[in-house]
Amino acid sequence: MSDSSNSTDSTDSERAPADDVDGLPAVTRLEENVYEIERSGEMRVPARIYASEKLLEEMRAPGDLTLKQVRNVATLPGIQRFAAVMPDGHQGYGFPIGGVAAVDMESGVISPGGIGFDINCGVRLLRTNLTYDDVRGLENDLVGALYRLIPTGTGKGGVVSIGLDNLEGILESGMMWMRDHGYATDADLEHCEENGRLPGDPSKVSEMAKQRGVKQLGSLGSGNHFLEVQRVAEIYDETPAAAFGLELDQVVVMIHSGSRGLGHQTCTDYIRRFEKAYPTVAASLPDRQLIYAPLADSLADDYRLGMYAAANFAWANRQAMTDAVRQVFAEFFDDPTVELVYDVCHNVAKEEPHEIDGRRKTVLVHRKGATRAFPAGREEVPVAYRDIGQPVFIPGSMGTHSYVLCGGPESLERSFGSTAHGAGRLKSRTQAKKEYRAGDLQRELREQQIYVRARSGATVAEEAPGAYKDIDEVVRVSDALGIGTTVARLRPVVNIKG
DNA sequence: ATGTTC
Repeated sequence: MSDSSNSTDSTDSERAPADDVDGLPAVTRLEENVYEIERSGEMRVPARIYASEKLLEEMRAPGDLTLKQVRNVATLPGIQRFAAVMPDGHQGYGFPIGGVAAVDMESGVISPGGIGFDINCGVRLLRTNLTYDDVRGLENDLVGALYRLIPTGTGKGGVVSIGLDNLEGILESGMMWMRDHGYATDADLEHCEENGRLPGDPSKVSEMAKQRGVKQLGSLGSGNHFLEVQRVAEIYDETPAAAFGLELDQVVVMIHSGSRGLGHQTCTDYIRRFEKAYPTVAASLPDRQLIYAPLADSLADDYRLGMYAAANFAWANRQAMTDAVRQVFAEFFDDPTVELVYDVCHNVAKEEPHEIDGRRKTVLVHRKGATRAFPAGREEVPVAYRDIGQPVFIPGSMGTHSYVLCGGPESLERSFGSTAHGAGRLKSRTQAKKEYRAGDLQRELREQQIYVRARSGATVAEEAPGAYKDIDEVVRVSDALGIGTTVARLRPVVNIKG
């Protein structure tokens, strides 16, 4: 086991963390929308919560583990500045979803719980040359065509058939492979975080994971994953909107999906390997789900390379569905253009330079259910948007609107260049299934001219808007903090999901 | 999130 602390002394580590009267970590308000859990006990740094009073109260609901989890994250070796929770934060596996943790490259660790089971789950937005009037009246046919072509739900099937040999190429080079095989354009690669490729190693992905993935290239998945035709309903900031190629009433397509069974299996494989390799760490952690590998160990390299290979698969997966959307739109419309605005990851860990204690240093930033939101000037932002800031997409719950944001000027200082990733779940899937019925929800949405097609009624109930936090509130807090500023609001037209 | 209860 590694003892690579950066700032904890033995006196502190023997002291139990301070809890308030409700058994929850005590939270101090630093300024509007910014709260802190002070360092105590085994915490190496404080925890920082970005939330309004209302969102904070939701994180403090009875039985909710969000605040305890972020406090646990603050105990990780090598963690820098603070462990952070974005405004949509809620409890997850080990780390909260909406969690951000940056660690030192030498003394730090990599934790699968800080990245998530769905490696490189993310959101992309496609802009078209169509307006809402062009699709009106065609909604039912359009939703049917998309639903027929793109496999949804769990299990096998993908729009692009590949063999295991081609899968190796995809794991190695992601969107590059897709371009070289006719499924992506150069412009697609240019408008994608990391150009749609991280340096992954296919040999670090298990045969089991590959067998699951080879059948699933170009498949949506289940849960909150969706493909939605939307229209631009409101523009809040003309300059970034114009830079992103967005205007009022324009038709756009949002795809929220990830690495499917392949990523899930990869995460599972490495959690098991870490638990086996580091039994002392596992036993001593405040929560076993925080299991990690020290970055100095080769097992950490293995996971990182496998995780990046799975990330490449996720990009290829979203690209395969993009190709399918282009096929469908070509059938429905005359000479449609379907261009990638951007593609963001919200479940990944990446090496990035950040300013820490007045000096620039490279850290490994874990983002789980958190979107990178780099401001203008960062070289990682595509040239087309570099003077503006990177596009950020925050989907609302099913049937509610989604937002386009722009990486904000305060994001580097406040959140290692991050913001929220969605509305954030409020009620458990089980609870939602008890409270809502698919037929009722689809009828209500239809009354608002929103066409939802789903494989499973249970999924529709789980994704009921009432099961989620208020997306408007999440985005308002992000904007007020200057971590991700509001650019446009998108309203659903047709939606397919698992 | 997930061949959804390793």
